[in-house]
Amino acid sequence: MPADDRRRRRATIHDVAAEAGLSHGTVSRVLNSERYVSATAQAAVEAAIAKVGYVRNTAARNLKTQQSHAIGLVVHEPHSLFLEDPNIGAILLGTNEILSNADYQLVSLVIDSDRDSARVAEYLRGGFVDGVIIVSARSGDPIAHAVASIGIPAVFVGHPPDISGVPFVGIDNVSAAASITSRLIETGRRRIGMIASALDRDSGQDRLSGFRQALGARFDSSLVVEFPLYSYDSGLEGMRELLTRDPTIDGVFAASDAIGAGALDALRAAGRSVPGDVGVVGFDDSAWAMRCQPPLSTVRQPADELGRMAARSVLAQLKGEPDVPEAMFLETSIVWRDSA
Amino acid sequence: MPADDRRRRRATIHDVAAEAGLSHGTVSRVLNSERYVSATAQAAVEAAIAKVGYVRNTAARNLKTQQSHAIGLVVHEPHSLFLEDPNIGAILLGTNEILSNADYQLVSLVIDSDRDSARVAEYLRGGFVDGVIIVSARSGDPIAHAVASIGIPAVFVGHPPDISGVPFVGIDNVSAAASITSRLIETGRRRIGMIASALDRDSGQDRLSGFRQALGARFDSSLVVEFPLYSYDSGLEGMRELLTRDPTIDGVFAASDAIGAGALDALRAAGRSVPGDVGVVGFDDSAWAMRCQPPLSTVRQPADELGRMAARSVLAQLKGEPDVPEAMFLETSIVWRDSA
DNA sequence: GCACGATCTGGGAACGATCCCACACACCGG
DNA sequence: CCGGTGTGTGGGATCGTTCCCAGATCGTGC
Repeated sequence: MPADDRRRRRATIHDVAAEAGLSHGTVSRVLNSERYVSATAQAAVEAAIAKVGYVRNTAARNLKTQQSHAIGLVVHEPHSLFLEDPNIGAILLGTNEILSNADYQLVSLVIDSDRDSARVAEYLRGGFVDGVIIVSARSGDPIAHAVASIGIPAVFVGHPPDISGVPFVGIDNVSAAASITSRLIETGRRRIGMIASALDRDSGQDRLSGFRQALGARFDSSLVVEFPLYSYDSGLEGMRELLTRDPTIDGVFAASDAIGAGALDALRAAGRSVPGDVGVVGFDDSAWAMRCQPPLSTVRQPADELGRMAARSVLAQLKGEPDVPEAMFLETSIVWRDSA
Repeated sequence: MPADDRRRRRATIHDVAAEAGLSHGTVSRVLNSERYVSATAQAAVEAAIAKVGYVRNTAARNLKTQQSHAIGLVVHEPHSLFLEDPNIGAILLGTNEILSNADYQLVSLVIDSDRDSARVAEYLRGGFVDGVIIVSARSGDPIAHAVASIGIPAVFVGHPPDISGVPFVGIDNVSAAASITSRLIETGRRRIGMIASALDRDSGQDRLSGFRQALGARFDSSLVVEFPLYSYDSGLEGMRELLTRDPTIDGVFAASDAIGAGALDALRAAGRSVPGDVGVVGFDDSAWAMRCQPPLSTVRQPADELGRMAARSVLAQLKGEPDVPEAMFLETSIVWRDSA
């Protein structure tokens, strides 16, 4: 397997110019579709490009223009959740769609440890990317602070509680949580608990707030358990805990579908029927929700559209558009299935 | 949100040289840890770098060295499966781990349509990446052929049936499939069917071959149904079809866990018990397998290690190492749960 | 004391684009 | 016929590195 001279010298703008019988300046003008190019020159250059098989050298372009034409997507999530969280994939695809249409390359950066965190901060500072989109930052997140201090165009997907001045896109977690909790109330549940999670992020905090708000005076803090991760295991353990705290519990709001799935399995193991004995609702409308037994009622959030919005916002900042909104909220809806 | 002069001029190698009282040539030598640099010069340069906050300009470096220091990861998969396939995420993380240690940037490219396919081929040809890793290519895949013809260092994860001369990493799907099928035979199943899928890839073909091989003379082609996608829906529909073809069916090999999950739900809907009436086995050991009712017995494949191996192979090719093996197989194991 | 190699350093020439200035020409109105 | 404006084109300077060549210095062996 020789890695030697397989790739021969690539054609440059000068080769194109020579082929077309024009100067490299004119070729550059055609490439960047600037004004003041005659139709004949345009045609000649295009023919020459096709003939010599020219493709633009990005490194040279980037060097001269002092841009990278790349946007970073920073995902701060343990590996295990990165693999399972369906929202992240959808955000990634949505972002990629917008950016590639705008001729920007998406570069994904996964942070799984503090070491990664420092390396990524360095990377962002190094001019490798023209802008950055940050997914699932927590409060006190070093990356979030680094970004805010570098002054690079940035957007958060979800809003870290302790940063301001950086635009973000998100959903209204408070009202979404309140509205799905109401469902439990309306269907006659009396003892309603919550398995909360990720309280170091806005999503976690806000879902708890919404839950509390919907219950009003009936809110009972002893029926709330908290876990760091939006995971199946949190749901399993959380539900067990809630059952011991109050065996008469008849409604549960799980802060994510994964948690909901865990709760469902814990309830089954404890011999409770759903929705007969206990009503359960989740959050995300991920693949989990549909596959549970019984299928989970949940909040659907438009993750792909969040990704698109974030991408559009960075591009707008890059173009220097004057009024890039700092807060952008997208609508959620509720999907009713069988679990409540 | 002004995008104006927030990022002031970055320090260059010349600024460092001036600060250290040395020439830019010497600074470059330190940066690339070449020979013939005195200890004092080394120290002076390092101090100067820290003082002026220098970070290397990659565009300039890439321009001069004619490299991009980036590796492409091409995933050829419909969006829906990209989100759900746990192997892809694990491959991505494994790859990223090795590459970032070697100071290479991973660039993910998702192909969801023929249009994408052409654009990505163009991208690879454009010198944006020094090498490429291709996941889940099918036979007749234009990207696979493009890569083979460009002559760029490349590795396949899984082997497209109609390409040769390009290294690949993979698992032995034939023997893994044979061995899990044997389990069904050993536990006394008599009428064993398969829901096959993705026959345009080596994984799909080989799992079918392994199944056939394990059954030997008892193989009955009427008990094999085929679907293009490794999806839950394929499992649902496939199981229904198998039940109509032969209601006495008592064993099923699903070509993936997602298919297995679908099959399980179809069996439940048809009133069959698992593993009582029918034994079911899957492939992948994904999150699906654990969450099914009952949990699925399945083949575990080391997806993260596949990603690492692929990355190592591209790096080896890049370094011009002489004997990069063309075929690399990793061991699989079988996880016994309750479904068979 | 001198030739010679090894070590270290300085500085110029690329790499391949973009950007800008200078110039050529056409057209128009007064 | 002349100045001015709008088009179109050529070619030089430049971005920040790496690479290479030339030269300086220092030992070391004869």
